[in-house]
Amino acid sequence: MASDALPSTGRRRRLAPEVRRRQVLDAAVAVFSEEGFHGASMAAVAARAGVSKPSVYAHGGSKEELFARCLEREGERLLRTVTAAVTTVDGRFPGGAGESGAEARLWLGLRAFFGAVTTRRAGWAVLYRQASAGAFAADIAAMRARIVERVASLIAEDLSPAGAASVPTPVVAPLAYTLVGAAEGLADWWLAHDGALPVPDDRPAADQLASMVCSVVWPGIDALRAGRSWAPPIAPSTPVSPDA
Amino acid sequence: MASDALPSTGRRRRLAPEVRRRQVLDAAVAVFSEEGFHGASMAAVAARAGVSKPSVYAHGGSKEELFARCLEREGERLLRTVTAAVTTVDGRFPGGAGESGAEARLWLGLRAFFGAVTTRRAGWAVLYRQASAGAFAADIAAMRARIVERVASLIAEDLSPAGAASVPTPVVAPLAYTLVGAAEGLADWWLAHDGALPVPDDRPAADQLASMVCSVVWPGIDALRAGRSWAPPIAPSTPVSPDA
Amino acid sequence: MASDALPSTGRRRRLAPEVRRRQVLDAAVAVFSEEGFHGASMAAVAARAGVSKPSVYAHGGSKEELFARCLEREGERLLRTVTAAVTTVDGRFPGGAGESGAEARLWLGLRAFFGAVTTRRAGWAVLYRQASAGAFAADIAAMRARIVERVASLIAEDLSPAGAASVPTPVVAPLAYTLVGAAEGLADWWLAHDGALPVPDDRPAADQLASMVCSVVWPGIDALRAGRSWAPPIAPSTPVSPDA
Amino acid sequence: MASDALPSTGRRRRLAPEVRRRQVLDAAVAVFSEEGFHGASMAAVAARAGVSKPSVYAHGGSKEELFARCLEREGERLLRTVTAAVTTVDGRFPGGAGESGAEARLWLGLRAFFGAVTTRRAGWAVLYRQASAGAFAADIAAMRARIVERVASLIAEDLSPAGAASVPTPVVAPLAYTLVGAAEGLADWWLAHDGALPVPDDRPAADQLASMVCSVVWPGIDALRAGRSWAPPIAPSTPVSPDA
DNA sequence: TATGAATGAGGGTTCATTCAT
DNA sequence: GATGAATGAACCCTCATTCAT
Repeated sequence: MASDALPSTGRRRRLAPEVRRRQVLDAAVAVFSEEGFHGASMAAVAARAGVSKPSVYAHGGSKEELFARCLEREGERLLRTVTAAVTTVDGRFPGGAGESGAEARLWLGLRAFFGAVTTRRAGWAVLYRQASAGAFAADIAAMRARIVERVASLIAEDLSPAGAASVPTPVVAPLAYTLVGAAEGLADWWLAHDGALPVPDDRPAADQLASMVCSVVWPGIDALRAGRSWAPPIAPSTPVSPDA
Repeated sequence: MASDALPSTGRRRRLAPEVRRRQVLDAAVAVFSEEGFHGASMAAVAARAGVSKPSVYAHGGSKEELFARCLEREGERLLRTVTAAVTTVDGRFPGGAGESGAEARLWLGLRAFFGAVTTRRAGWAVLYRQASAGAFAADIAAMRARIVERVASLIAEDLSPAGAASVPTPVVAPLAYTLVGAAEGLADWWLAHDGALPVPDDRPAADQLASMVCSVVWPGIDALRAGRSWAPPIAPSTPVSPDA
Repeated sequence: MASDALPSTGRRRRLAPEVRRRQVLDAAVAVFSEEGFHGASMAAVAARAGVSKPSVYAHGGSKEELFARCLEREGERLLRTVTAAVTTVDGRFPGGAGESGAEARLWLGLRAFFGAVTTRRAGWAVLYRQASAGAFAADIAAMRARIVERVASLIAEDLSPAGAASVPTPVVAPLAYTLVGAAEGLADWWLAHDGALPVPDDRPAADQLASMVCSVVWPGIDALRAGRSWAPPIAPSTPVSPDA
Repeated sequence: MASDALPSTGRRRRLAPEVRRRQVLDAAVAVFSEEGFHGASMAAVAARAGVSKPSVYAHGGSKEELFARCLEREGERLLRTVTAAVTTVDGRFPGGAGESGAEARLWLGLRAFFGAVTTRRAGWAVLYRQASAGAFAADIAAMRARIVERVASLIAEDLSPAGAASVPTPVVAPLAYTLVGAAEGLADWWLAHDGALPVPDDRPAADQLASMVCSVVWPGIDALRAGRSWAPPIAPSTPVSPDA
């Protein structure tokens, strides 16, 4: 038919499959992040991508596959971003052995995290602000685990020579979760306030947010690394009661 | 198989309205927390409550009303719990004027928070692990804001006599979000690991988790109160880049 | 228990069964006439009657039975009204044999019909403005048939001595339908215009409406009785075509 | 039973949108006319149209929209039919100035009305035999008003030169309702009797029915046009009483 | 007896998914 | 390959009806 020669067809231009695939995935990330998995409709994804519904299926698979691909891509992207930030050009972490390497890595990692969140809000939301929707609880947990694991390596110093001060091993994992939660909480605040900053200055938002988290958590982490423990200032007179 | 003969399993048992209402609400919290607002079906709520679908409507109203009631009840419950824990019998915060009151309140509040979360996981999830489902974004944000506000008052020391050290006002809100996020992150870890503790000891789980968060955040908060600021250990050589 | 002696119960007063039954039936007529059979709900009937739903069932039977009773009662009432109006006290129609009896009967009957419609709007609506709802088509048709039959006897003069002028027998039935339709059409207009009258005068509305129908139809009926036929003034050049 | 093998019964046959739309609308008119708005179910419409429920929504919109479309289409169709019948090829009403134009128009219009009703029973029923279902009372009234208005122009002679005899203006509207009601009543009778005619002859049914209505109403209308009024033959001895 | 409470059945509507063009 | 059209399955919600008090 040599349809390429027909200028009057007016149909949608044939695009390379990868381009279409990326269009669909981008639209899916946007829609899923706004409406949630159950709240999003394939029709909305198609409309956002500017293609027909069958095209969404052709390029993205079923709704569940599509969501899984969104998780995968955005998670990998975030992971790559943070990893790259804390890795110097020679493939090693910054901060020589034993010295303030953990602090530098924390700072660089948080900076990258907030950089990603502030510029790719949807990608972050699709990962973390979903109801741990039934079938995806495992996928989401796995992706979170990978990120947390990376964070753990930022603070555990287990890549440095033995003898350096370090957080006790069994505490690393919960500490990493705490840390990631703190960063998420601040990101939530930032997004909910549409990008206002507490103390306006001329640094990028990501820098200021990262500084804030470091302010809160670094002294504590440093103390833990030094073996200094924290004890309750007062003894509770009553046991914990769940309800009031 | 003889259970059919039990008189207590008879259908159409007539219960006091408050009892049924609580059954329905409990079931709704459970289902919403597991599936999210859009993912949950009224049929699932009915099945979980052991009643028919029309009963769910009779006692819980429409799906949106039911969800709003869940938010309301669980939010108020959590708030009451934390507030009660932080308030002494004479109605005042612990820790005399200007002294380590903030530390004590932080400790007591976190203890109560973890106590509530560890015993009422669903209630917490329904509040925080929802896709901010369209029309409920405002409700959820409002409830979160109330909780954060309460947390802010734990650290802001604005109830103590003038002259006491205090966190700068504009930082209080984002700091509270960071703090709540940290606690949520650790709760996530704890729930995901089915209640294992990093360093088993004989204290209740809530005590140990609260201690851990305090270890991480109290030194930083204390430094902020004292006006000591944190500065990046290294200057970033490259601007923040969103993608890798 | 001698509950009659308890003044504090505050329950609804026990009423005689017939009174309750009439309450329910009145409410049902009102609701059915406003909403139609399918549109009406038993709850609405109960609320209108000021009783509980089970009471409606106790006194009115199922929804279909209740509707049938409404049809029955209102139809009989309308029939009695019209019949009584055209029957003199000695049980005979007015107007001596052969003379203008038909005209008088028509006038009196229409007067009574409009009297009923204008004072008992609901009762008329429940009979005539229902979708001939599936199962009730037969019932409604039967009641209409009874009324039309009565109207037919008003004009057919078949109660008068032989020899009197009369409408040809096979035409009586369709003529009666035409007549009833005309009266219904005018009643519709009157109800839709909330009781406005074309030419306000001091007669009751029913009198004026009845006069109007008589103006339109009596000359024609009288001509039919006299054997004068009507012929089309022009021959149609084209056969009847259903659609344009 | 061999019909399963017919290729034309294949499911999912794809049809032109207009064809499907007409199928759905035809089915809707049929079902609505039989069951009324509230009594009809979208499933019944779908089954009648031989399509699935979603197809009904795709081509007919919501139930209310679908009903409104039925009203619109059938009303317009009836209106066009009657209008076309009464309008000569040169765009003017038949019957020269001042002469018996009204009579001719009445005859032609009624002929067309009965032609339409006798060939499209459902279309007529959906317009007139509905409980004025809540939200549609206005739509139905509007459509009826348009038809009545057209009928009024048939008799009001207001298109003829001044000086011609004419019915007094305020009486035109109620007179038109009366007339439409009379025609409806006769159509009801004809439909209820499955097309039997009172005096079988070789004219089409529509002609005979129209003749009958003209026989009944034309003399009266003509008298009204001539200013001759009708007076009750007897004075009522008792006021109108609503109930017997 | 009269009623609040409970439910089976069904209706309107939308959605993920798939043919047929 | 891309799409309009079609549908089975489900979901939210209401209603007629009936127990149990």
